Amino acid sequence: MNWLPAWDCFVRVAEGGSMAAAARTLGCTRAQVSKQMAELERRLGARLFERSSRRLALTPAGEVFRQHALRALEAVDSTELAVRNLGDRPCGTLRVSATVAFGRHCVAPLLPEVAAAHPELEIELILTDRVVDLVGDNIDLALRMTRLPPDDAVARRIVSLRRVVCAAPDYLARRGRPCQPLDLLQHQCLSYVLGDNKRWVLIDGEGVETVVPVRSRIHFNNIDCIFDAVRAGHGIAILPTYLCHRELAAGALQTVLDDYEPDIVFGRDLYACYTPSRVRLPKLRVFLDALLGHFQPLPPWERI
Amino acid sequence: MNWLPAWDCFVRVAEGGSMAAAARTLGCTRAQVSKQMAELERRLGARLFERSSRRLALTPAGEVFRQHALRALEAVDSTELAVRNLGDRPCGTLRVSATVAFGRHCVAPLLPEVAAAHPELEIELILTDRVVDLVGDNIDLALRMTRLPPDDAVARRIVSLRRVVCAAPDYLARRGRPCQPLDLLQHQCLSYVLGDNKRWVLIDGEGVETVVPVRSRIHFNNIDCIFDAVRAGHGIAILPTYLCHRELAAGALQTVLDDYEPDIVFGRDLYACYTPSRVRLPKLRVFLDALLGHFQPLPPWERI
DNA sequence: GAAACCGTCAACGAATCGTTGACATGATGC
DNA sequence: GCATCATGTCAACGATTCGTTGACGGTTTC
Repeated sequence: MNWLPAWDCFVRVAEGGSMAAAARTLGCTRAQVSKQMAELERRLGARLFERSSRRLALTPAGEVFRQHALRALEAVDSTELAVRNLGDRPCGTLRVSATVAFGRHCVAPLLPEVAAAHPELEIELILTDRVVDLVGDNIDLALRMTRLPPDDAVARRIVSLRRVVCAAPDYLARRGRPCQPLDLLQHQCLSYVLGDNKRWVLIDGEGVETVVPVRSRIHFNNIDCIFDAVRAGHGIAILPTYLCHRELAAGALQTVLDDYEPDIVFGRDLYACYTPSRVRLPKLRVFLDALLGHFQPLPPWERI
Repeated sequence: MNWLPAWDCFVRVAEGGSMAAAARTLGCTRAQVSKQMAELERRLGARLFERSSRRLALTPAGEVFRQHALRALEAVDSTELAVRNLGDRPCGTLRVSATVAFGRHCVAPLLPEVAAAHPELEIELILTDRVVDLVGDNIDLALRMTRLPPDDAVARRIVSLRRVVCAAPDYLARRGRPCQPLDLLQHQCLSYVLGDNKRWVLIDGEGVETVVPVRSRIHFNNIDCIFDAVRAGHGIAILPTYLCHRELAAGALQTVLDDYEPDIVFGRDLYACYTPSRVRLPKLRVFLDALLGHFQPLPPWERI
């Protein structure tokens, strides 16, 4: 049997308290998890789980195994990492996380060329708007918007994202064009449901903040949906330019309140974050190079 | 690919400085070792060996990997051991070492019944007259003759082996029967080639030692060969009773110098030695029980 | 110079692995 | 209270992998 996957699987079963949950996170079937655990118990000669009703509990032997297995798996990981750092060819699996919208529109298109340039490299792109845990989620590189870079990770600024307040011409013709922040009170202001975004913060050219408690009758937790709704003329939204630059150029969307800059709680700088242990990983280096080459000095959509 | 075997294989390759040597100790083909190492290098993205002329050398990355891998493998081993200690069923592989003659005649016959009693147990019997290294050779239980038990291992006395000076009646009729130690100088004294055994030490009933510088024109490093030679009437030898008790009872061999007891450099007590970490291993317990049940209070060949 | 040994590669047969589908059981929800 | 869902386990089938075999080029040794 395969030791490492089985041990890793056991750790996940122990954490989740369920074989089915472990199977889901591992992306395999329950049958496989069950068989691996049975095989593990057979080879160790000890019951690892107390199969009571619906919920598995670790036996004392199972708990001992879990602690030892964690140490062993950590040793294996550190070995891989150390040697991969010394290698010169990017290989293995690179796990990148990014926010849903930015990842889909700006990161995903980069993957094919990076993968094509390095035949032994596999890339996983994890899209989520949660703040991922680099070690817990086993992320090699997290693309994250934040005001202050985390202190337990290396953070390198990749790009500044500009945001604009915009709407469809059709909408503006029907509802009027807001000329100052407080005019937004009369509009459908489509906003993201997560975070503190029932208030829009607009900053004028002299740095004066205006906080507008905007309202809307529809909400999304997905910027693409907001984008679609804005294009369809259902309201005004704050959109990043990477998303709407084509529509702005083509006139399908128009910016409003151009003298103001929207201020987002997590800032406008996007950072690449990774643990210090991975600084020299070739696979990380090549991906970082691809990112920097693509977004610096200016991202494609900001170039004239 | 299978991590643990590949890593273990790599460590052996690094130790032996040769893939073929590792293949021999692992009992597999060179092709397999070669493929595993190639796969390892591919997955780690680093060259591990410097393929120069005939002899492999570790690259810096290979050396780093070796050290980390050793730690990881040790963690894996300790995990297995800890959990197996907590289990209740004897399972896995039990590696027993013994001296060639005693192992063949007294230990090997016990294996079938122990294996039959515990279906999930596999037993390996390593016969060698070298003093094995419990951890280096990965021996669970070593049956070893020694005067002073090792201090880094648990040693349990299994049996005392009696030895006798004996020869074939035919030989004694031709060459005469020695009546005192110094008579041995006129005889062919077949002795083991290893160790300090060109001198026989005989102790009389009052504890007085007589050292006899014996001679022989043929030598063996295998007691069975000595035994055969003695039976064929080629000389006198010191033989353990477990080997010759049938012939003594049947008259095919006769003891001489019955008033003296041969003194062997490594003593007459046979110990079962194992590392303290394995004290509670079920598979070790059942084997130890089988040994004790078979050899105590008296071994079969000493019972009337 | 020949023989032996080494690491590597390609091809074939076999054993293992993973998926699928089904079942019994025990929670969960209306 | 009953239907539904989820969980752990098992058997069977298909695919992928694994290990062996045999051969080759290169290097060391006798």
